[in-house]
Amino acid sequence: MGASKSAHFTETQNNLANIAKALAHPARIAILEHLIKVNACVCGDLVDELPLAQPTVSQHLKELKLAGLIKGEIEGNSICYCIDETVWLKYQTVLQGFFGSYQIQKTGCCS
Amino acid sequence: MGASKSAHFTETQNNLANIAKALAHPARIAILEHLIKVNACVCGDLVDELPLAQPTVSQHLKELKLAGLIKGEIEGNSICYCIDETVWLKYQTVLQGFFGSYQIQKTGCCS
DNA sequence: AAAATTTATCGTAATATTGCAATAAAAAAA
DNA sequence: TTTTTTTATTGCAATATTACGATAAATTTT
Repeated sequence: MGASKSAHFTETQNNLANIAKALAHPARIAILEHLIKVNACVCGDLVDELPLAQPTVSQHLKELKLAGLIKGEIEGNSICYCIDETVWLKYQTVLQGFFGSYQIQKTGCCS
Repeated sequence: MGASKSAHFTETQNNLANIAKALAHPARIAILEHLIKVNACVCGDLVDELPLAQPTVSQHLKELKLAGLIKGEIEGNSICYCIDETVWLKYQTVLQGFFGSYQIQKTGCCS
């Protein structure tokens, strides 16, 4: 077979994995970084900014949109993208919770 | 073609994407959660804990090891795994830095 | 030493992701 | 209206990931 037995895992586990998956490509990190940098949300600029063809950028935008991290708004004949604050903060909290759940142990078996 | 033009992105971008990739599967999240829960690092228990065959678990462990998130230590004829504190804290910091770099704007274009 | 236990690796099949050319869709500009 | 501009979608090829049976490797137990 192959690929994802997501049904066998908890919702929390799938949730975290999906957040990670949205960030698991340098192009998507680059897109988010650029959106953060230019504050006012740009769009076609991303194609110039990235070493990828327009359809590829569009596809990455689609995935980020699907994950909820960004939102787009029609503005003339172009589309303005920006970070979705609410989701961003939510994911930040989820990841902080996960990483914070590990307390350093003095008595681990791996010395 | 298809798949990863990682050479065209910055080291920081690839770094972040790789951290995310290591977390981008519910099984690996489950493994990490279990390692956190049982503190003293278990190993064959993971196969019982997860809805996956032994080779599949072994493969996920390999990826987590490759990412640096966990380390294994031979103990008798079994292997004891646990979180690598140093890397864990480093990744936590990297992710915090990324999520923290976004400052909520009152003047975004997407209202 | 032989059998049992435990984990890793190999080989292979199924599926998912990535990338882009071609093209469609929608709005602005001419 | 026709052309241009901008983004999305389709179709397809290349690659990566996931999963597991079979098997190897290493150690412990008998």
